[in-house]
Amino acid sequence: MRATIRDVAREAGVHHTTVSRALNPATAQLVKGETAARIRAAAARLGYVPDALARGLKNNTSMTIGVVVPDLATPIMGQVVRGVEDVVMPRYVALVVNTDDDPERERLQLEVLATRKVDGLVVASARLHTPQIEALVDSGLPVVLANRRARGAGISSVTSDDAAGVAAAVEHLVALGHRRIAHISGPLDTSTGAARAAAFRTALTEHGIEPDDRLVRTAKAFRVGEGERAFAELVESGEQFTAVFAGNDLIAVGCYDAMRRRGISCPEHVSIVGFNDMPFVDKLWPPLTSVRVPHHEIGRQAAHMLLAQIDGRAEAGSTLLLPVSLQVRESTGPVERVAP
Amino acid sequence: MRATIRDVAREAGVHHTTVSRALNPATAQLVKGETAARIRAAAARLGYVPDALARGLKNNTSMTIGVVVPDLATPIMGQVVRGVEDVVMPRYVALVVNTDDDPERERLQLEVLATRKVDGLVVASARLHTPQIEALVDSGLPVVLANRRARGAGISSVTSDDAAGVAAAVEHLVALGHRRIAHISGPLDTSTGAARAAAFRTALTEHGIEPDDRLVRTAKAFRVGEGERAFAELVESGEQFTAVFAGNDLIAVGCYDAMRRRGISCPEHVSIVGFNDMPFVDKLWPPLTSVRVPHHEIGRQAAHMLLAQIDGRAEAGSTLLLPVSLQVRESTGPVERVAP
DNA sequence: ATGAAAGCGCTAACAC
DNA sequence: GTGTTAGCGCTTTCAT
Repeated sequence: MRATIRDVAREAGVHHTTVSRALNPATAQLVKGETAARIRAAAARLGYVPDALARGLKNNTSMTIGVVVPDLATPIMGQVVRGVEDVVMPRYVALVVNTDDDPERERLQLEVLATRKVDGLVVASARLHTPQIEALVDSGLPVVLANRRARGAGISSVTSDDAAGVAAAVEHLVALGHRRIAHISGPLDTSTGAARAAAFRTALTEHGIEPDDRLVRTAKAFRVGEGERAFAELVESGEQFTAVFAGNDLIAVGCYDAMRRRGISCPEHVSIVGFNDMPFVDKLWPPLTSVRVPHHEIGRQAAHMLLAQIDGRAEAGSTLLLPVSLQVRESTGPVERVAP
Repeated sequence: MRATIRDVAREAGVHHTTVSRALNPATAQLVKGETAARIRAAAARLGYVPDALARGLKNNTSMTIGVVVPDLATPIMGQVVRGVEDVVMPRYVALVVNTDDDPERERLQLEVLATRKVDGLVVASARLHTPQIEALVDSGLPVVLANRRARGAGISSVTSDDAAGVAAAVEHLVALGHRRIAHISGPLDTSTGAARAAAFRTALTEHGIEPDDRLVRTAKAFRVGEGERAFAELVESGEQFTAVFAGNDLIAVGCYDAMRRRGISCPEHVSIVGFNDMPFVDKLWPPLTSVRVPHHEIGRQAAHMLLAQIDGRAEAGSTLLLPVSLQVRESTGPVERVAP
């Protein structure tokens, strides 16, 4: 059995509440230095480790936060979670749960977190409409969305500046002479999917290009397979296009697969731009032009925002957009001029 | 304030211990069906959620397990953790901590987990010699190593069958005519680094090739930069070689970088084999030949083993080796015959 | 400066 | 079948 505060008290010859005072930095000055030293020595001798659960029961806090992600196995999510942990540890530990972007699974996982009485939540799996999360926010639980936003006001979020990223991507393609630019968006019920699709239309318009819905496809998920499927659809529709702006890098990789299968070469026939700049896309062939999103920093900032809410230093409802940067590589090139 | 068991008791007109019995599946049959129904209804009406912390305090369990990884932001670690969570949830939640392969940080993080009274530990960051972990095992805490092993007996582990993977890789290279095969190993204080390096010597010998230490370099970490550095060292040593067996895929990617910089082409001049088959190495140029390791399954099996120990269904000390398979791609090719 | 008493929410052992 | 009692390890009054 591990030592408790009472064991330490016996060892040091004091009352157990004195031990509590001596070992808690916030109340340590109430205890005479000499006594405190004796207590610390006794604690060390017994290998005493405070029990966070018992403390939490008394203080009505678990000193844990929940982190809700679509899938931890995904390359970017590990970075977000790592960013969160870097900030909250060791004061809080993170309980990470996966939703697979499935609302029912999300409901179950949030229930698990409720049972654990988390003191706050970082949610990276939000859909635009999330009654569950909103209910938690209304109940007073500190919540910060990371990497995604929700429609309702009053929910804090930290995301990349998607609109700026899309504008830079489109700008780049237009400068290379592209006019027939297709878009394979992510799911439209995610903020990343919807925001990038909307920004895409806006960016085209600003360059005097009429948005053409026949050049837009929607991936049902941010997955390679969906990118491949959507690209194939575009080709089979018979529409002409010289570039694809993909909703994220996985979709872009799906485009690569579809192109390879059909003997379409990149960027000679079709230029591709991705989004996220996830690890190793610079090592693909061709190296992928992509909008870099600072995922680790998104996690860090979301955690800071959450701590501020927990400590009452900030209200809910702020929105933080982190800057992005276009990484130009070899998957984008000038439009090949067909001989007239 | 959220509802407690006493609120439910008042609402249902029973004693709070009866509520406890009715709501706990293990004791529910002690309660009359009708009463139980009334209690469940009251609980639902009040939105009662049991408090896992309070339950744990009483039962002397936290219903959490610790997962110790080198770095969650790394592509393969997310998969391992995901595998663990898929098995233990929702009974246990996972507390994930990062060590950055730094022993001091590991010590701190283990202390955090001790404070949280985790019921078991999955450790994916083990070094060969890990007194800390051994002490925990000796203290009776269920521990399973995932992806890495330790030297001492008595610690359970789930890893890939590294020796078999190395043998397959060397076999493949020898079949292509390679004799001067270099190896850039991972850190030798990790089991993965050491086991693969040892298996490499063995495999060469079995093919009648005398191991040559001048063709072996050690990366200080499983990182791209270290792979690049070690490859450069090999080239500058002036030793001739036609293939490199890399300690893992990150090191292999480092080789790619070094080769590109020097205008050495793969596989024409030098063939490269990686280890792990992490996501998207099949999309690199050239697509990387690599030994596939089932990381998600390693996490799952480690979790199963841990639960078995926790439940007293198994002793500590088992070793599970999961099968690997060589994925042959385009980074390996026949030795170019120099004109005689 | 330290001790005593009470209680956080829950469950297990024991009555009745 | 249900109520009573006690206590998990800790912190926070309050008293001395």
